[in-house]
Amino acid sequence: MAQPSVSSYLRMQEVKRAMIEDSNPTNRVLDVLSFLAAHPAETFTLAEIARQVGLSTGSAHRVLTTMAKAQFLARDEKRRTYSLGVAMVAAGQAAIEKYRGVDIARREIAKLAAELDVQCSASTVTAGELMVLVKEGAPKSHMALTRVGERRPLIPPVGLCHVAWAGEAAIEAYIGKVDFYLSETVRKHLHDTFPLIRRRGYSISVTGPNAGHALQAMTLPIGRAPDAEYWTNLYELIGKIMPDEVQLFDLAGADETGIGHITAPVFAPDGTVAMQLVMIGMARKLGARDIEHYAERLCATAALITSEMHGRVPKG
Amino acid sequence: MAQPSVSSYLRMQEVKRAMIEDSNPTNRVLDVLSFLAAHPAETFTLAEIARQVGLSTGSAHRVLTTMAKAQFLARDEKRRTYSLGVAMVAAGQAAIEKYRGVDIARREIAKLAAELDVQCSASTVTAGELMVLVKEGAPKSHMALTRVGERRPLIPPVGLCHVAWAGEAAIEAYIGKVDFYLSETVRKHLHDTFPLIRRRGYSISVTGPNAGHALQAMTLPIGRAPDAEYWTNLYELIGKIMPDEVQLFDLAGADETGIGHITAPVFAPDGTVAMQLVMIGMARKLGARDIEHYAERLCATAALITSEMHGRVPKG
DNA sequence: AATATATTTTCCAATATTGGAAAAATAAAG
DNA sequence: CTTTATTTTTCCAATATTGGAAAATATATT
Repeated sequence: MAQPSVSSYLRMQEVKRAMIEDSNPTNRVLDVLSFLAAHPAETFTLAEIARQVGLSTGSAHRVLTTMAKAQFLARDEKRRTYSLGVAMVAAGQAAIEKYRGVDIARREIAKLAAELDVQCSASTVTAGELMVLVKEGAPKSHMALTRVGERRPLIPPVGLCHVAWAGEAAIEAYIGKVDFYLSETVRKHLHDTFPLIRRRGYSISVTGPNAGHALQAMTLPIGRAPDAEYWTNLYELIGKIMPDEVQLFDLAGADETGIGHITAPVFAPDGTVAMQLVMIGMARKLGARDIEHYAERLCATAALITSEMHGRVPKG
Repeated sequence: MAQPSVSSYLRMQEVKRAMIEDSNPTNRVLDVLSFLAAHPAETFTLAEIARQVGLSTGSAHRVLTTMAKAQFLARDEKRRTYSLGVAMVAAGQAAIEKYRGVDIARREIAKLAAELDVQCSASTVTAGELMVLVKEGAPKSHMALTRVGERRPLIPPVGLCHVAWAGEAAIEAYIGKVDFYLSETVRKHLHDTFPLIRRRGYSISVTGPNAGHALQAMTLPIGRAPDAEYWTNLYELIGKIMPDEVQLFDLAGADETGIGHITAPVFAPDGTVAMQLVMIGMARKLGARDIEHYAERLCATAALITSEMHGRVPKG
């Protein structure tokens, strides 16, 4: 401690070491793309994007003009607003070549959403994270909890269908992430959830403020890893979730609360869950028969996509 | 010249002014995305991408790991390669919401490409540039001149269908860009081309080395504006193009050379050309009837897409 | 029309990023 | 198993980028 210069040198090294794996300018670009992808219907001014993404107006100016010049963003000269550009369409189309199932899913859930007047989305799991790939259907009220491109950690109560067919070890690991924060009742409920999902072929939950809050707190930031506060806050909210918000066992018991979402699995050729279809925005006050009807339609769509992807439902 | 410090200051200012509108770190990210989008079927190592995009390995390392961490790139840990990731799929799907015609076009040209065993692509014009949005169909031989996401300036002989219905002023401006470099014969041929395209409803050309070379020299770089050499070289190559490489007037005269491409317009609701469909890779040694058959099929697909987009063919 | 409000663009010192080289880690060949 | 050839990762001085404030421009309001 007698040599401040050495101390400060070490501190700098430490800081550098912490950032060495991340390129901030790169994350800025990805942040902008992610933000605009999450709000595809809207257009934004430079100042709005700068605020939302956490850039200074100066930096945002250069980043956005550069992206617009390359056609990755479209600029409306009259309104001075930005939105996703044609180069993103091109790059996205190219990416789809690698993820063939996605456009099949998009086509089918668009049909379903239009037909039943609900909102449908599809998500996948990569690197232990759940990402929303597609969303179709007019948004009702304030149910826009999921945005395209958003990522969430794969922990209860999200991604149940991704886990349900992944084997006992994966299920235990999944529960284990929040085990400590759950009441005995919910823990038991969660354990019983997976056999039920496999038997039914879909997952279902009721609406509730607790699950809603947890979902909102779950969105992962692009560049930086979530900090300790993120996890503390999240675990606390997850601890408050009610059993029915995780999984609705008795379909007749939803009269009052209303259905939060129904999700169904799309299987890949290797029998793993490739995508999870999510349906939200159903009418309230549904009877058990009505609910089953929605679920059956979602499962039928999931089965169709599975089939078109040459997917295979695992035995068991 | 007596004050070097002032001189160097001014020079710096000048340099800064020239770059003030462009963010290099941003362009790096877009370059990587564009490169990978242009080769959607392949995967690349860090070193390969660094070479192709012109980055130092050090920078490439940070950029690529950052992009991979955000799921914009997918990393194959075993082979240590990168390709487009799921976040790009998500962002692309979001972008499509703004450009509804594109996925309709994709679906239809995929059908057409499979059915006729040819390669089809769709391009659009933004900010005076032509961009390839979609490409479908197995590549034959070395006809992979167009890559998804690639941009070309809208000058003869590319984008004829985009211009043919844009009015006399646009046509004159279009021809004017290369007017000086054309022989009298080709200039006349080019002027006669547009009424013919409108009458036929499509554009058609024969294969030829001159047009091929010009096309290859045309690809625009992402970040930097093309330099003087780019234009000099390009104009020289365009000057060498033969009339039939621009437009084939007599369909019976293609026996020997073979058809280069056929293109047809997709119209937007406002009657402008929204996209240009391009068909390449047809069998060689075709008679006039065979050629017409291909053209009719392409035009039928273009008409279908126009219809699904609620587009309208302009009167005239 | 004039004022107020908001947004875009420019500028420069402070600072984070880059390129290049060298080290570590792999993969391939002997 | 050892050596050779690549590729990936780390490091630091050189340098290009950033944030913040202020100027210019546009939009809304009185």
